[in-house]
Amino acid sequence: MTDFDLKDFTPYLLNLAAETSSAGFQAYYKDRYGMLRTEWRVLFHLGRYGPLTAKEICERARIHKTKVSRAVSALEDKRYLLRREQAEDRRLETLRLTEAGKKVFKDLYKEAARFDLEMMSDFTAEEHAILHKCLTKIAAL
Amino acid sequence: MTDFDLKDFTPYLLNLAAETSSAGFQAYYKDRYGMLRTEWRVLFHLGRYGPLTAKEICERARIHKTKVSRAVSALEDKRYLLRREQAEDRRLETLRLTEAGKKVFKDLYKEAARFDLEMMSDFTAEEHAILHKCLTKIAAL
DNA sequence: GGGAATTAGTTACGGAAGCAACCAGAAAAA
DNA sequence: TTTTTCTGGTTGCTTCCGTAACTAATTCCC
Repeated sequence: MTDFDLKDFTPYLLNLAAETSSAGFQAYYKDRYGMLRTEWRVLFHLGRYGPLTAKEICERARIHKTKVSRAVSALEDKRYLLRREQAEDRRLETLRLTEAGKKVFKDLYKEAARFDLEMMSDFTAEEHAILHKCLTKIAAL
Repeated sequence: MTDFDLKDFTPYLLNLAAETSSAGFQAYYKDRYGMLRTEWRVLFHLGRYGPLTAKEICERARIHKTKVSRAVSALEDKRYLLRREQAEDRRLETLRLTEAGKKVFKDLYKEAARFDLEMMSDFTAEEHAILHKCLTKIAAL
């Protein structure tokens, strides 16, 4: 019963790979814009899919509402987004990026694409496809 | 420039997959033994590779020394391991599992193997091999 | 219409992580 | 020897995350 090693344990490997792969990009948005991971994700969703409510971001991004709430406040403090209360339901706030926010999004978006390309350059197209397929299935997307 | 989506961003996917895949097993050792992730990893290393110093665990497991230090204390409180100061260098402590610790290790070890098997049953052998190869490379092991 | 139950979002609190400062012991240098 | 540097390990501080409780607005249902 000693044939199974930690490096054969998929969740462990996934965590290690996730940490390693995130580190580089994380440093980029942290150093450059003082942003946290959740902030980057929220910014991405708004930049990529247009104005959304916090609720919608929660669902799409699968982030807990308290984290989103804090990220939204932080992005607001940085003047990267604006809130606008909806007239028909005053519990809802539409969130939209400011010009400054859009600029940051564009930079990070480009960098993310570049980063991903660079990272995947070690693999063949087939490996890349299988990797993504497996990850998507595991993440149950 | 809108062809790149969050779900195409490998670090994002990796994080999602890592979180999802860890959740099930994490619940197991948390509910059953009140352990944290770092504690489980330290326990695993000691159970799988025999007595080690904290330093060695840091290197092998790639965990920061403060985390290891706290995990070791926690495992000691639970009576899962013992420290023994080395005579030739009194800064070093050899850590070894108690009988209770070994029992917990065996249970978790078996459960991890089972969990992994179950999780991978969705994939073909080839996919499994490629997935692990890619993850190992990304994690730069 | 007027409660009761829901829902969007915030806040408060306790635990966990990272960083830096720290302590003791050992090795290196003077 | 003694003083400086380095190393293994711990602790303090601050930030971050998750759970649960809360507020305000809306809908359900009588």
